[in-house]
Amino acid sequence: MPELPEVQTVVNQIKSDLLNETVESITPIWPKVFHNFTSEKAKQKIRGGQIIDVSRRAKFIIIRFAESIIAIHLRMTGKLYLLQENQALSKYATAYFTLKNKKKLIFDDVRKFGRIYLYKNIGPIDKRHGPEPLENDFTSESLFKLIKSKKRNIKALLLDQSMIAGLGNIYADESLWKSKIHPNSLSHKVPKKKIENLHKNIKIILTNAIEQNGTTIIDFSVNGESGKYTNELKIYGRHNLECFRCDNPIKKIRVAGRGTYICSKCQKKYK
DNA sequence: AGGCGTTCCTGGGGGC
DNA sequence: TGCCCCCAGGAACGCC
Repeated sequence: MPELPEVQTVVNQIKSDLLNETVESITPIWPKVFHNFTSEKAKQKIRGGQIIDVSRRAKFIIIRFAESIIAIHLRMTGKLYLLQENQALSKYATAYFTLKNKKKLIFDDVRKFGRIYLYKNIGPIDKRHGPEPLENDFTSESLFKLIKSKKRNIKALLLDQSMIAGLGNIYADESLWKSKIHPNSLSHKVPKKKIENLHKNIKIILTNAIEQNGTTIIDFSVNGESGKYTNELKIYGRHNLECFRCDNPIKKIRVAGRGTYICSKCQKKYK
Protein backbone atom coordinates (compact mmCIF):
# COMPACT_ATOMS: atom_id res chain seq x y z
CA MET A 1 0.00 0.00 0.00
CA PRO A 2 1.90 3.00 -1.20
CA GLU A 3 2.57 5.55 1.52
CA LEU A 4 5.01 8.45 1.49
CA PRO A 5 8.22 6.38 1.04
CA GLU A 6 6.72 4.20 -1.69
CA VAL A 7 5.35 7.20 -3.60
CA GLN A 8 8.72 8.94 -3.26
CA THR A 9 10.38 5.78 -4.59
CA VAL A 10 8.14 5.81 -7.67
CA VAL A 11 8.98 9.48 -8.27
CA ASN A 12 12.70 8.74 -7.90
CA GLN A 13 12.41 5.88 -10.38
CA ILE A 14 10.51 7.67 -13.16
CA LYS A 15 11.64 11.27 -12.82
CA SER A 16 14.71 11.20 -15.06
CA ASP A 17 12.79 9.39 -17.80
CA LEU A 18 10.04 11.99 -17.81
CA LEU A 19 11.78 15.30 -17.26
CA ASN A 20 11.65 17.50 -20.39
CA GLU A 21 9.79 14.83 -22.33
CA THR A 22 6.54 15.65 -24.06
CA VAL A 23 3.14 14.09 -23.34
CA GLU A 24 1.07 13.82 -26.51
CA SER A 25 -2.05 12.32 -24.98
CA ILE A 26 -3.51 10.76 -21.87
CA THR A 27 -5.85 7.85 -22.49
CA PRO A 28 -8.24 6.21 -20.04
CA ILE A 29 -8.72 2.46 -20.28
CA TRP A 30 -11.10 2.23 -17.35
CA PRO A 31 -13.46 5.24 -17.52
CA LYS A 32 -13.55 6.30 -13.85
CA VAL A 33 -9.78 6.65 -13.55
CA PHE A 34 -9.92 10.36 -14.50
CA HIS A 35 -11.39 12.08 -11.49
CA ASN A 36 -12.11 15.54 -12.82
CA PHE A 37 -11.23 15.76 -16.51
CA THR A 38 -11.33 14.12 -19.93
CA SER A 39 -8.63 13.28 -22.48
CA GLU A 40 -9.65 16.30 -24.53
CA LYS A 41 -9.50 18.66 -21.57
CA ALA A 42 -6.08 17.32 -20.58
CA LYS A 43 -4.73 17.84 -24.07
CA GLN A 44 -5.90 21.43 -23.98
CA LYS A 45 -4.58 22.17 -20.48
CA ILE A 46 -1.14 20.63 -20.71
CA ARG A 47 -0.30 23.03 -23.55
CA GLY A 48 2.22 21.25 -25.70
CA GLY A 49 2.78 18.77 -22.94
CA GLN A 50 6.33 19.38 -21.89
CA ILE A 51 7.02 17.96 -18.44
CA ILE A 52 8.71 20.59 -16.28
CA ASP A 53 8.97 18.62 -13.07
CA VAL A 54 8.02 15.36 -11.36
CA SER A 55 7.61 15.44 -7.60
CA ARG A 56 5.63 14.19 -4.63
CA ARG A 57 3.15 15.93 -2.36
CA ALA A 58 1.55 13.78 0.34
CA LYS A 59 0.81 10.48 -1.42
CA PHE A 60 0.37 12.13 -4.82
CA ILE A 61 2.77 11.94 -7.73
CA ILE A 62 2.79 15.38 -9.32
CA ILE A 63 3.62 15.82 -12.99
CA ARG A 64 4.03 19.52 -13.68
CA PHE A 65 3.43 21.22 -17.00
CA ALA A 66 3.82 24.91 -17.80
CA GLU A 67 0.27 25.86 -16.82
CA SER A 68 -1.20 22.82 -15.10
CA ILE A 69 -0.40 19.70 -13.12
CA ILE A 70 -1.46 16.07 -13.32
CA ALA A 71 -1.69 14.45 -9.89
CA ILE A 72 -1.75 10.69 -9.54
CA HIS A 73 -2.85 8.82 -6.44
CA LEU A 74 -1.91 5.15 -6.33
CA ARG A 75 -4.25 4.29 -3.45
CA MET A 76 -3.88 0.58 -2.69
CA THR A 77 -2.52 -1.18 -5.74
CA GLY A 78 -1.61 1.53 -8.24
CA LYS A 79 1.68 1.34 -10.11
CA LEU A 80 3.24 3.87 -12.45
CA TYR A 81 6.00 2.86 -14.84
CA LEU A 82 7.35 3.35 -18.35
CA LEU A 83 6.95 0.94 -21.22
CA GLN A 84 8.87 0.90 -24.47
CA GLU A 85 6.98 1.43 -27.71
CA ASN A 86 6.35 -2.21 -28.55
CA GLN A 87 5.71 -3.60 -25.07
CA ALA A 88 2.25 -4.95 -24.35
CA LEU A 89 -0.09 -3.26 -21.88
CA SER A 90 -0.72 -5.05 -18.61
CA LYS A 91 -4.10 -6.65 -18.05
CA TYR A 92 -4.66 -4.20 -15.19
CA ALA A 93 -3.66 -0.95 -16.89
CA THR A 94 -6.35 1.67 -16.24
CA ALA A 95 -4.75 4.56 -18.16
CA TYR A 96 -1.65 5.49 -20.12
CA PHE A 97 0.27 8.58 -21.19
CA THR A 98 1.71 8.54 -24.70
CA LEU A 99 5.03 10.36 -24.95
CA LYS A 100 6.42 11.99 -28.04
CA ASN A 101 9.42 9.62 -27.83
CA LYS A 102 6.90 6.75 -28.27
CA LYS A 103 7.32 5.42 -24.76
CA LYS A 104 4.23 5.05 -22.62
CA LEU A 105 3.75 5.90 -18.97
CA ILE A 106 1.42 3.23 -17.63
CA PHE A 107 -0.97 3.54 -14.73
CA ASP A 108 -1.64 0.01 -13.62
CA ASP A 109 -4.13 -0.70 -10.87
CA VAL A 110 -5.67 -4.07 -10.02
CA ARG A 111 -8.16 -2.75 -7.50
CA LYS A 112 -9.07 0.40 -9.45
CA PHE A 113 -9.02 2.68 -6.40
CA GLY A 114 -6.30 4.88 -7.89
CA ARG A 115 -7.25 8.16 -9.55
CA ILE A 116 -5.71 10.81 -11.79
CA TYR A 117 -6.48 14.50 -11.26
CA LEU A 118 -5.93 17.60 -13.38
CA TYR A 119 -5.41 20.94 -11.64
CA LYS A 120 -4.10 24.35 -12.55
CA ASN A 121 -1.57 24.12 -9.73
CA ILE A 122 -0.83 22.33 -6.46
CA GLY A 123 -3.25 24.58 -4.53
CA PRO A 124 -6.21 22.21 -4.24
CA ILE A 125 -3.95 19.43 -2.93
CA ASP A 126 -2.06 21.66 -0.49
CA LYS A 127 -5.37 22.87 0.84
CA ARG A 128 -6.53 19.49 2.05
CA HIS A 129 -3.20 18.23 3.38
CA GLY A 130 -1.11 18.82 6.47
CA PRO A 131 2.65 19.43 6.50
CA GLU A 132 5.17 17.14 4.86
CA PRO A 133 6.79 15.18 7.71
CA LEU A 134 10.25 15.42 6.15
CA GLU A 135 10.12 19.18 5.60
CA ASN A 136 11.42 21.72 8.07
CA ASP A 137 8.01 23.12 8.92
CA PHE A 138 7.08 19.81 10.55
CA THR A 139 8.65 20.50 13.92
CA SER A 140 8.37 18.83 17.28
CA GLU A 141 6.53 21.93 18.47
CA SER A 142 4.03 21.93 15.58
CA LEU A 143 3.29 18.23 16.11
CA PHE A 144 2.83 18.82 19.82
CA LYS A 145 0.40 21.68 19.21
CA LEU A 146 -1.56 19.62 16.72
CA ILE A 147 -1.79 16.57 18.96
CA LYS A 148 -2.81 18.59 22.01
CA SER A 149 -5.45 20.51 20.08
CA LYS A 150 -7.38 17.32 19.34
CA LYS A 151 -9.01 14.81 21.62
CA ARG A 152 -8.67 11.99 19.28
CA ASN A 153 -7.36 8.50 18.84
CA ILE A 154 -3.65 8.99 18.12
CA LYS A 155 -3.48 6.52 15.25
CA ALA A 156 -6.56 7.99 13.56
CA LEU A 157 -4.87 11.39 13.86
CA LEU A 158 -1.61 10.16 12.30
CA LEU A 159 -3.54 8.62 9.40
CA ASP A 160 -5.53 11.80 8.78
CA GLN A 161 -3.92 13.40 5.72
CA SER A 162 -5.19 16.84 6.66
CA MET A 163 -3.16 16.61 9.90
CA ILE A 164 0.12 15.13 8.59
CA ALA A 165 0.66 14.16 4.97
CA GLY A 166 1.93 10.81 3.84
CA LEU A 167 1.67 8.39 6.74
CA GLY A 168 -0.40 5.29 6.12
CA ASN A 169 -1.15 2.14 8.03
CA ILE A 170 2.35 0.64 8.01
CA TYR A 171 4.36 3.72 9.01
CA ALA A 172 1.79 4.83 11.58
CA ASP A 173 2.16 1.46 13.34
CA GLU A 174 5.96 1.53 13.03
CA SER A 175 6.18 5.10 14.38
CA LEU A 176 3.91 4.37 17.34
CA TRP A 177 5.77 1.18 18.24
CA LYS A 178 9.17 2.88 18.12
CA SER A 179 7.79 5.66 20.30
CA LYS A 180 6.21 3.19 22.78
CA ILE A 181 2.76 4.71 22.33
CA HIS A 182 -0.33 2.51 22.12
CA PRO A 183 -2.36 3.36 18.99
CA ASN A 184 -5.53 3.56 21.06
CA SER A 185 -4.14 6.42 23.16
CA LEU A 186 -6.01 9.70 23.21
CA SER A 187 -3.91 12.37 21.52
CA HIS A 188 -4.21 15.05 24.23
CA LYS A 189 -3.18 12.59 26.97
CA VAL A 190 0.18 11.69 25.43
CA PRO A 191 3.03 13.38 27.36
CA LYS A 192 5.16 16.00 25.64
CA LYS A 193 8.34 13.92 25.89
CA LYS A 194 6.63 11.07 24.05
CA ILE A 195 5.47 13.39 21.29
CA GLU A 196 8.97 14.80 20.87
CA ASN A 197 10.14 11.25 20.51
CA LEU A 198 7.32 10.44 18.07
CA HIS A 199 8.28 13.43 15.94
CA LYS A 200 11.88 12.26 15.78
CA ASN A 201 10.89 8.68 15.01
CA ILE A 202 8.51 9.59 12.18
CA LYS A 203 11.38 11.40 10.48
CA ILE A 204 13.85 8.57 11.06
CA ILE A 205 11.46 5.85 9.90
CA LEU A 206 10.36 7.66 6.74
CA THR A 207 13.93 8.64 5.85
CA ASN A 208 15.18 5.07 6.30
CA ALA A 209 12.25 3.70 4.33
CA ILE A 210 12.97 6.01 1.40
CA GLU A 211 16.62 4.93 1.47
CA GLN A 212 15.45 1.31 1.23
CA ASN A 213 13.04 2.12 -1.63
CA GLY A 214 10.04 1.63 0.62
CA THR A 215 8.22 -1.46 1.82
CA THR A 216 6.94 -4.09 -0.54
CA ILE A 217 3.79 -5.72 0.72
CA ILE A 218 2.07 -5.45 -2.57
CA ASP A 219 4.71 -5.08 -5.26
CA PHE A 220 4.43 -1.46 -6.27
CA SER A 221 7.37 -1.20 -8.62
CA VAL A 222 7.69 -3.13 -11.83
CA ASN A 223 11.12 -2.25 -13.19
CA GLY A 224 12.85 -1.74 -9.89
CA GLU A 225 13.74 -4.12 -7.14
CA SER A 226 11.27 -4.62 -4.36
CA GLY A 227 11.38 -2.27 -1.40
CA LYS A 228 13.86 -3.41 1.16
CA TYR A 229 12.25 -1.71 4.13
CA THR A 230 10.14 -4.89 4.40
CA ASN A 231 13.15 -6.34 6.22
CA GLU A 232 13.22 -3.42 8.66
CA LEU A 233 9.62 -3.62 9.85
CA LYS A 234 9.49 -3.90 13.63
CA ILE A 235 5.79 -4.40 14.22
CA TYR A 236 3.69 -4.33 11.06
CA GLY A 237 2.60 -7.79 9.96
CA ARG A 238 4.31 -9.53 12.91
CA HIS A 239 1.28 -10.84 14.83
CA ASN A 240 2.04 -13.83 17.08
CA LEU A 241 5.76 -13.12 16.72
CA GLU A 242 7.79 -11.78 19.63
CA CYS A 243 8.23 -8.05 20.15
CA PHE A 244 11.83 -7.07 19.30
CA ARG A 245 12.03 -5.04 22.52
CA CYS A 246 10.37 -7.17 25.17
CA ASP A 247 9.66 -10.63 23.70
CA ASN A 248 5.93 -10.25 24.36
CA PRO A 249 3.83 -11.70 21.51
CA ILE A 250 2.57 -9.06 19.10
CA LYS A 251 -1.19 -8.84 18.70
CA LYS A 252 -3.31 -7.71 15.81
CA ILE A 253 -6.23 -5.50 16.74
CA ARG A 254 -8.51 -3.04 14.96
CA VAL A 255 -7.94 0.69 15.39
CA ALA A 256 -9.61 3.41 13.34
CA GLY A 257 -10.94 0.70 11.07
CA ARG A 258 -7.49 -0.64 10.22
CA GLY A 259 -5.62 -3.78 11.03
CA THR A 260 -3.17 -2.63 13.71
CA TYR A 261 -0.18 -4.38 15.23
CA ILE A 262 0.74 -3.71 18.83
CA CYS A 263 2.88 -4.86 21.68
CA SER A 264 0.55 -4.41 24.64
CA LYS A 265 3.48 -4.71 27.04
CA CYS A 266 5.75 -1.92 25.84
CA GLN A 267 3.34 0.42 24.06
CA LYS A 268 1.62 2.49 26.71
CA LYS A 269 -2.02 3.44 26.40
CA TYR A 270 -2.71 7.03 27.52
CA LYS A 271 -6.40 7.51 28.30
C1' DA B 1 -15.76 17.41 16.60
C1' DG B 2 -14.90 12.97 15.89
C1' DG B 3 -16.07 8.19 15.48
C1' DC B 4 -18.06 4.88 12.72
C1' DG B 5 -20.01 2.58 8.80
C1' DT B 6 -20.23 2.42 3.79
C1' DT B 7 -18.51 2.70 -0.77
C1' DC B 8 -15.27 1.84 -4.33
C1' DC B 9 -12.62 -2.81 -6.34
C1' DT B 10 -10.41 -7.44 -7.12
C1' DG B 11 -7.31 -11.19 -5.89
C1' DG B 12 -6.36 -14.31 -2.64
C1' DG B 13 -6.90 -17.00 1.49
C1' DG B 14 -9.66 -19.71 4.78
C1' DG B 15 -13.21 -22.87 5.61
C1' DC B 16 -15.74 -26.73 4.33
C1' DT C 1 -10.48 -29.88 -6.16
C1' DG C 2 -13.76 -26.39 -6.04
C1' DC C 3 -16.62 -22.94 -4.42
C1' DC C 4 -18.19 -19.31 -1.54
C1' DC C 5 -17.39 -15.74 1.59
C1' DC C 6 -14.80 -12.45 3.51
C1' DC C 7 -10.82 -9.66 4.01
C1' DA C 8 -7.14 -6.19 2.65
C1' DG C 9 -7.37 -0.73 2.95
C1' DG C 10 -6.86 5.17 1.37
C1' DA C 11 -9.97 8.52 1.11
C1' DA C 12 -14.49 10.59 0.63
C1' DC C 13 -18.95 10.91 2.38
C1' DG C 14 -23.07 10.59 5.22
C1' DC C 15 -24.90 9.94 9.72
C1' DC C 16 -25.10 10.26 14.70
